[in-house]
Amino acid sequence: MTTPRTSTREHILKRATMLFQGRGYNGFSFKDISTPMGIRNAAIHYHFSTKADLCSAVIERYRDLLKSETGDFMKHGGSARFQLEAYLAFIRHEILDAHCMCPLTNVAVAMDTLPDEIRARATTLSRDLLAYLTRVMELGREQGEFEFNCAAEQKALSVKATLQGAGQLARLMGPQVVDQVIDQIRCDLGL
Amino acid sequence: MTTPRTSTREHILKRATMLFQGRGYNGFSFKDISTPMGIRNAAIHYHFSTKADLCSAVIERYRDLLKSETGDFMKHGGSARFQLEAYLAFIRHEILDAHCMCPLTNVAVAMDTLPDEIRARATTLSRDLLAYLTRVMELGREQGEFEFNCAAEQKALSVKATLQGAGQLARLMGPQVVDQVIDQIRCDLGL
DNA sequence: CTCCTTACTGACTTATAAGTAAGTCACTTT
DNA sequence: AAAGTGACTTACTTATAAGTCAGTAAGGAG
Repeated sequence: MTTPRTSTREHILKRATMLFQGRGYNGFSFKDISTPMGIRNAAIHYHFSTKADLCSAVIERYRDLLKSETGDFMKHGGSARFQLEAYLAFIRHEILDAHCMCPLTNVAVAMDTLPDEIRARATTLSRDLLAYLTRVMELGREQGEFEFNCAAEQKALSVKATLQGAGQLARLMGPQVVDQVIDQIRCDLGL
Repeated sequence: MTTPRTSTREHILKRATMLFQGRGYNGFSFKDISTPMGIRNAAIHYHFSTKADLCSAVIERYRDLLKSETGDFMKHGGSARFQLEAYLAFIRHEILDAHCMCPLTNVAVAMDTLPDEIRARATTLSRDLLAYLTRVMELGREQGEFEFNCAAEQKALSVKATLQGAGQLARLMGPQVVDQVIDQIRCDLGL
């Protein structure tokens, strides 16, 4: 059975991403990946030595995805508004189409039960994400697009927190809350 | 061993609350409750027939706590600002002192893996909570205390989402983010 | 004094978890 | 042709999960 080299690995990673972001680290098992794929648990261990390893890869993947998403807009020289909208669209897609939470949410919730490696990766990701959003906020204010009278970092923090919360409320109260919350973020930025 | 009638039950509930809100439904087991209490797992089953039952009681308890907290302020005829501050203080305490997330967060994250009963209770709680916050927002605007130009329900949703997110970010980035985010909520209400 | 209820314990079952060790087999590489 | 190598499978181990059930000690009610 020689399917194109990395396809099984990628497939595992894809399913793990859905499960980790959809149910949390403690909410899925190897069986949830292997059975629907028609492979054995041991095949997963061949590609990823431990569950921590697998989930680390998931977080790293999310990071890459996000980087390519936001980095592209930076390169195009888009305005802060444009960059914000790219991020909002990304989050919106994750919640509404992929029915996924940001991996940071899942890590935060189960923090105490997780291997160090995962905690570390999530912490780094959160810092990077916040730094990125802070730059967007600063830029937006300088460009006269956004309006707010506090530190850019604080605004970024608040925007991020709100989006994290939107993912939760969407699950509990229905998908329509996402656009309401996103709209309010724009509104609170004077848009 | 006849300790005052309900003390064991209450003790179990207290520990279950810490664990459920601290680690999520799939992040703790009966052993985490029984061992530190010096009792057996079966003793928990005596008081709560299933884990779903136990966690339902936890959510119900949170609801009561919140009701007494917010209801009291209503009775005292406090201003909307006063009521908002009571809620903010409650959330702040949960995050910083109890190191707990709102149970809604934990339910939302593991939604697909949870028994129906728990999902139902969480959904109800989220609707009630939002209805309460919406009233506070309406009242605040009428009283001229709060400033925002969208539907009160949308503003309430956004505030709730932001607070849910604050709990997560506090775990990842440290406790200082909580006050920053709360401050931003006030700021966005024109306070 | 006996019976009933409360509040458990001890011993168990069944299911599932992550992880491992050894073997298999198609496909290079030499 | 022989010796790897990559990508698995089969069969297993060890740990832990929730939940069950029969038994029991202690206290009140009649």
